[in-house]
Amino acid sequence: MKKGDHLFLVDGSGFIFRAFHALPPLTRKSDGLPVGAVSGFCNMLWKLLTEARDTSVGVTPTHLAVIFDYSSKTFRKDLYDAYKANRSAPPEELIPQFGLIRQATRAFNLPCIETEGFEADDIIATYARQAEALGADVTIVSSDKDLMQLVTDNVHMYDSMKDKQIGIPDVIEKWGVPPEKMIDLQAMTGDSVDNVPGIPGIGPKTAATLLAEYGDLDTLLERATEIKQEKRRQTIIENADKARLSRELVKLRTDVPLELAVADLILEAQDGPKLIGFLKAMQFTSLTRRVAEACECDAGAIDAVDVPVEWGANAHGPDLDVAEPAPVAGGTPEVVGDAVSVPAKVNGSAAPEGSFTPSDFAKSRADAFASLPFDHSRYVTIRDVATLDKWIADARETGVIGFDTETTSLDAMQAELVGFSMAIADNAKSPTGVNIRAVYVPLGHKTGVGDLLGGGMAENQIAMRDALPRLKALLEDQSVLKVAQNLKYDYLLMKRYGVETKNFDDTMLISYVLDAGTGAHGMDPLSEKFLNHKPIAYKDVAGSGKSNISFDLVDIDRATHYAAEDADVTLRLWMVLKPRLAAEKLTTVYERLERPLLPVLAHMEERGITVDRQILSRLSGELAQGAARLEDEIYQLAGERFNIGSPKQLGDILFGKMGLAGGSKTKTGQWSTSASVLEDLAAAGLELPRKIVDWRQLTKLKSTYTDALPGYVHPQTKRVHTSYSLASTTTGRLSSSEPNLQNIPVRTAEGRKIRTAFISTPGHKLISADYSQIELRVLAHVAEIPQLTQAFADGIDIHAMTASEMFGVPVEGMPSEVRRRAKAINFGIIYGISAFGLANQLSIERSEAGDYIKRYFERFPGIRDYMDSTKQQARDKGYVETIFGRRINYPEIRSSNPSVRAFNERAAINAPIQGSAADVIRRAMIKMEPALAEAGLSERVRMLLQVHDELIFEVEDEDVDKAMPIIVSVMENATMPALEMRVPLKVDARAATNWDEAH
DNA sequence: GTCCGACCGTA
DNA sequence: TTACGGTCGGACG
Repeated sequence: MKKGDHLFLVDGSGFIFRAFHALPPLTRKSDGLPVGAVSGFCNMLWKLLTEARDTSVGVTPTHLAVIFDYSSKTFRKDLYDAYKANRSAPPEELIPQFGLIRQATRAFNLPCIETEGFEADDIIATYARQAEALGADVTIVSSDKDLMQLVTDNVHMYDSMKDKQIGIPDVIEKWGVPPEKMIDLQAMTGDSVDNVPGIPGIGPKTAATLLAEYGDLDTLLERATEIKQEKRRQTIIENADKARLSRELVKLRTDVPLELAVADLILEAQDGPKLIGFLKAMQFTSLTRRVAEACECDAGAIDAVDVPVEWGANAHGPDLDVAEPAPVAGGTPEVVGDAVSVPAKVNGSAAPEGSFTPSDFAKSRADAFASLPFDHSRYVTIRDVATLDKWIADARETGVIGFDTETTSLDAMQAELVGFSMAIADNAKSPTGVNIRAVYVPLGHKTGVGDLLGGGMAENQIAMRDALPRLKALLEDQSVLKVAQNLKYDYLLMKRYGVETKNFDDTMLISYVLDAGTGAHGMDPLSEKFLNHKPIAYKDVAGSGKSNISFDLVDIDRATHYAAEDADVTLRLWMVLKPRLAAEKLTTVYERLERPLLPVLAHMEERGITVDRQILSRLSGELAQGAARLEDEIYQLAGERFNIGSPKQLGDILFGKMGLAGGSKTKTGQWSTSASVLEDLAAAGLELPRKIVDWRQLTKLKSTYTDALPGYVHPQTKRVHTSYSLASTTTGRLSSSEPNLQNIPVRTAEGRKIRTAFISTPGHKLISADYSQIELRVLAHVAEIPQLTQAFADGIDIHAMTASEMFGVPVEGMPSEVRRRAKAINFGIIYGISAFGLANQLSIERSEAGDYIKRYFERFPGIRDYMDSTKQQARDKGYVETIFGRRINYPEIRSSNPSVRAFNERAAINAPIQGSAADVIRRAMIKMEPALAEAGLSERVRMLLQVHDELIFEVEDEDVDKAMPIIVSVMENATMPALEMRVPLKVDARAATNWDEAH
């Protein structure tokens, strides 16, 4: 090494943390391995190596080394036991990345330096002084103030994030003292992050003033008695020893024994294939491309190398010795092929000052975005391909976009694409660390006025045939994370355009995982809640009601404001919400139960199911006839014509005009005419109430099912495509709408006829597979009830067993009424039983119902324990959990209103049971398509519907025998390997040409 | 046109 | 006694 050489010393540990903070949190490889910091590190390093000449450094290095901390056990710990004592463990997802980053450094063909017992800063100091002595120039790539003491005329620092060189004047400007006095300054001010004590009450300003006056720390301490301010004089005298200790702690050593001599840190040429092999293994597609271009390699010809990953305590990064393993909540750790993660409790303890925890990060994000204004004037409309390409390139560069589509319909199966918007977050120098910009790309807007053909295309739009391939490439690019709100809609829409979106997040689903039970998860409420911003309402753009226009007729400028804002809001919500998943230990729920279900449901919706319109039409006629006959008879009995469908009019007839007794009132004071009231009257021998009940049944079936379903048959596919909502129940169940296929009648013979209209296509069968008693099995599992567990293990009738336990009646020859009561009690337990509710259900006295409950708890004390502890948890923490760690919040559980409180308690008891069952079938659904594919049955066995504990498939005739055992096995083993239940799950499956016979 | 309550279909 | 969505009537504007 000689004069004219230039040594770059990269502060690797500092780089890691900067990369981690600067990038979107939780960037992961497709197998779940977090690689965000690795990605940031590689990008920064590549930039440094290729662009050093163009940056403010202005030179190209001849020598370069990347320096890391070895561990936190250094000589400083011997000097001062509390050194860095209040630093917390690094974020969980950073742990496996420490090792990867060292491997990355070697892949870049760079020396990777660390020495036991010393910090990176000491190694840097030693090399810097050695190089300086040999006449070389030094650039320390870091912005850490601890390194500023090293700055001289020949040694500079370089802040790569801000592209700013730091020399002697910069240190003076920032700290008020020249670099050589930085040690004394830091000794006085201390450092809360590293737990360097310093002198209490002395900050950088005071320290600089004192140093200017007294020259250095020793002189100051000698002449401390001269200080005029009494308080300051006293603390300095009292803390003189602390200051001297602190000086030893902050002073960097320049005598670290080094394996590699400074002259050997020669910057070698890049080994292109070696680097590309590593980058490919990390799935950094855009950097791979840039590196391949730069070294003229064919990236396609190079295989990804095997990269060993150290996941847990074996990975050594700074301060791992203080890392505690995360506590396990319930169940065993989730292990599905790759990563190990653990559903765990929130770490409620306050983070020490200056440390960086996932919670701190989430909180800082929340604070930053709560008041970041929206500037609509910055939204841009893209009207040419070149600009679109530029934005897509930027998206690849930043790796994450907010995304939204604009269409002609709320129904994703019918909607046509009108345009799309995207938002990009640049890591700009804004207070939030990000700068978000957004665009709208109109594709199918029409002119409102219209020519003879009824409205032509608006001008200056990119042609669909040009835009679609680009959009497809972007949405299918694994290296770009697409963030959307309610992505299932956009996913399904785009799938119909031949695009299968990959690598995505859904802010609605993240909110649902984090805050189920605390409100809606739509974009507008989330925006108001987290961004303090009310987005432009759809109806303000497209109108509402009769004056509503289709989005393709909306003026493009107005559309840009609306659409770009949606992408902007979505990306901001992601910035706020995504870090909370890690902070609140809900990443596993989101990644295993929520996000992967989205494409599964989209595929089910896209497939739809055939309904036979002729059957429905025939049924409709029969129902109309039956209802008409009953109407005549009802008018006869009532002595007048009235609207039977009006509970108000009916109540007046029954309890007013006819003066019947036994009526009850609804909460609004109206006479109740519910089925149970009418049944009671019918049981007393009255004809009219019976006929009304029958009439209601027929008209219900007709209006809700036989008349409504044909309207949902898709004009092209000729099938019915329901829409599943992933985020509208509190417990984790799905809901189905337009049409709701989760409430197709089954209990009565009349109702079941509707199921015969749900048919398989010719050459196929429908298979219905349903869990037997899944909620009671979950209850037996969570409450650990020996009798229930045994009964399920033995496969005996659970309600009969309950009755036998409670009433001492043998199962053999048990009267059906006894079993019926036990069954009602079992359901009552699941629903968070009350004597009032059970009495209502069984039409018995409340005291008798109370006796039943008492007896039940005597026979099954574990159930009462479970119910009590669940209520207690809900009260203490405000939420309860399912067996897979899904959290359901009950913010009103401590209401002062007793009926509100009681309601919340019952719901809190029910939620873990209903929600765990929902988690189980979700897992089955997620595993189903891969399991069928493995058996060679892809698209030959197609999952169509889910009805809470039942899955319906459409299967080619010859595959039925092969498919059935696979379906049953996936469902029965759905909890494995994450969790083995104490009771077996049982699934019944049947095949037939219609849903009624298959069920 | 829009909202809400009553009612009833499912698990 | 839990969790949903759809239809209707009726009141509001």
